[in-house]
Amino acid sequence: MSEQKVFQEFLAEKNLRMTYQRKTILDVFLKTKTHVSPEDLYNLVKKRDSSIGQATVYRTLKLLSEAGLASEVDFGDGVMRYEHKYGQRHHDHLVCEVCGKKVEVFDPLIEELQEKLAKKHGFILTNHKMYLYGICNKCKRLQKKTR
Amino acid sequence: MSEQKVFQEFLAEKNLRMTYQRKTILDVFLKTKTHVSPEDLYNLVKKRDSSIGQATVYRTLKLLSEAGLASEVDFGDGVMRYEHKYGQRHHDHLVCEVCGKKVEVFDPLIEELQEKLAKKHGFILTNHKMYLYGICNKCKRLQKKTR
DNA sequence: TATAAAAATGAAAATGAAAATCATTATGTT
DNA sequence: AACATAATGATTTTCATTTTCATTTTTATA
Ligand SMILES: [Mn+2]
Ligand SMILES: [Mn+2]
Ligand SMILES: [Zn+2]
Ligand SMILES: [Zn+2]
Repeated sequence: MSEQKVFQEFLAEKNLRMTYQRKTILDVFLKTKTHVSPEDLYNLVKKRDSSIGQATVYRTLKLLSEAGLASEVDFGDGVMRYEHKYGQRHHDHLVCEVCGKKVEVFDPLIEELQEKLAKKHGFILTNHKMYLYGICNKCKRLQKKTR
Repeated sequence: MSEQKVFQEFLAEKNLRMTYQRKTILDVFLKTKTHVSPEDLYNLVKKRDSSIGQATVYRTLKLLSEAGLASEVDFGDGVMRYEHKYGQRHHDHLVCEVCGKKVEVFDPLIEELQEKLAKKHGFILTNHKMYLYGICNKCKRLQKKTR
């Protein structure tokens, strides 16, 4: 099923309306590749239609998250970011603290152990956030040279 | 070594001064049990000495983090929190999305796999954040009753 | 199709945590 | 003491996000 269709059904379910603005924002969002902030997206949306307001972009990103089309990514720099979720496998993030490089990573065993760990404490796990911070290969090499 | 001593040495190392305010803020921080926000701590500090300003509390918490005495905890609710780090084993957090209950958890195997996962991508892991969100036992039972 | 009800929008203002500013005060060093 | 440096607290600023609210758009109903 297409993302537009998923959104449509999500909205119908909640008695919300598929408006021109929401359609446009989803469309522009789907064209992005990396992790976009609401402001990033707002700027892209403005290019297509400058009458769309940023409050609507914020509101729509919330809806896209609820609909399972976007997921929030919080690198801890004070700005929320969003990435595609629909049809994407879940993954976590590895971030270089020097150059900011982001790598999407996935380890099925870690995922399984997270589940078990939660269960062990009587919890049903619904979701999780995992961010690994380190120094990437390139920055490692540069540091050696400088030393 | 005592926390006060650790802080003292950290400050000396950085050519910073151990002031009455810093001493007081560390002291009050060490008396806390759970995850405190800067504002929480500011309110506690005010009780001891109402002349201490909140900017100093923010600044000192930053220093305590650098000194390895406190660690930042970000539950994603827009407020940073701090917890004791000195002499504490590293742990991650399991959070109930219904009642907000927080459990401190640790799985050595997960930690090891995080290390390996980073290495696999050419990174040297320096730290990580892991938050598990779910529904606790108590809230699970309450939900069943209501249904 | 007209009409009423409900939802959505955009501009602007409000919010709130955190950081920055800056005049004043405290501390350490010759 | 005299000077240099660091720290402080009141205040202002910043900036992402949320809220407000008058207006517009969409949908349901007559
Ligand atoms: Mn994951
Ligand atoms: Mn951890
Ligand atoms: Zn790097
Ligand atoms: Zn609970």
